[in-house]
Amino acid sequence: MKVSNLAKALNTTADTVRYYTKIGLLHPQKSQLNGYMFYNAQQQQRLSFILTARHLGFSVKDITNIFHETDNNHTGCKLVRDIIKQRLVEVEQQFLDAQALMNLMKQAIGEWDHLPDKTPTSQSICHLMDTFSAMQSQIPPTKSLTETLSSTKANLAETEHNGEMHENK
Amino acid sequence: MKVSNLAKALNTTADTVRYYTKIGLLHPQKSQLNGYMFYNAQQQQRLSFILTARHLGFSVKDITNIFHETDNNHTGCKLVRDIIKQRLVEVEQQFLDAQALMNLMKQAIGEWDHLPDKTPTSQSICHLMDTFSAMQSQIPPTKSLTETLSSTKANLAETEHNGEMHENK
DNA sequence: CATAAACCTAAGTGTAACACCTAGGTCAAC
DNA sequence: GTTGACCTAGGTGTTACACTTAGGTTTATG
Ligand SMILES: [Zn+2]
Ligand SMILES: [Zn+2]
Ligand SMILES: [Zn+2]
Ligand SMILES: [Zn+2]
Repeated sequence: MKVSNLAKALNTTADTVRYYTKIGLLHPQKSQLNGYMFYNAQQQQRLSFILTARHLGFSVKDITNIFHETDNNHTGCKLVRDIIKQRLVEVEQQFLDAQALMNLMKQAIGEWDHLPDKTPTSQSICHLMDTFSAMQSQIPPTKSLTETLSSTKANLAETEHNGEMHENK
Repeated sequence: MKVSNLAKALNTTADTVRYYTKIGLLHPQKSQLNGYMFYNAQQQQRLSFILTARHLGFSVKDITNIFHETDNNHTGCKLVRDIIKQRLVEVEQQFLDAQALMNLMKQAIGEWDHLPDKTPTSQSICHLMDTFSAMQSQIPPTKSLTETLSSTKANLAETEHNGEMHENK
């Protein structure tokens, strides 16, 4: 199977397949004649795993770590269980952050609704914003939504598991 | 005021102040002697606006567009109202995405709880993942959470408002 | 006054996970 | 043989900063 075939088969894009290949998650066979990449059933299985894991909120790095186990014929279950629990904590936080921001925005829209437009003065850039300028540092900007995930990500499993070793050193 | 002073005064970081300065949102005075940047009350007011807007879910680009108005002594209210409504739609989607993902993850954890660990075989990398491999393409991976915002962002106000012009051409 | 701690600058790098674009080679069909 | 569909590697863009580097400055202290 060539990239586009595989991509269509698993409902993703050729670029995504190439990306996973580039970062070493997929290992296609490379034709010596034309350089084309070919993916067999095993690689399709890997891609399927990746997509399912991403779908469940795993990061690409998580998946790399899991493959590091399974490629050495170790069970990946332990990691899978640990990771999803950690990611759940993060998604719950995103959920709460989104909810809080949502409510704040609705409140703003409501309060602004009965206020007129105004031209900026030396005292105020926009009196609408001014309405909310006092309540700072309650919720860290919007970043919590996009960054909460990436922050604590690396730590889960980058610590080599209890003394056991893998073939590839 | 020097960077760190301003940053502390408004409960942010010096790096953040430098960032906003670099991209042209803040216009400090630069000392000819030592190159130090100095921020007066007006600039502090600008920073305050920025932080409040970010806090309410506005993007930096949104803020740039708003300043493009207010710096020309036009009202920013219109844009402010339009933008927050659009951002609210996006945050609501993030909220729903997070909720859906949250439930899916909880479901996974629940189902996996009474399943044993297994070593990978040629048929399956991880039978836990297999449990969820069928239900694809219901929710686009995790990306919706991080990318939903950035996707439709640029369009609001990059279209020059009905024929009116600003001084700086 | 010498020197160290604290502060400043610009410029570069890293972050997550791809999407998109470029330039150029390949393959199938008509 | 030529067009259109497909492939490659490599580079860029996305968001909003945090962090690091290398080096100059200011302030406090002995
Ligand atoms: Zn192991
Ligand atoms: Zn497993
Ligand atoms: Zn205008
Ligand atoms: Zn206004």
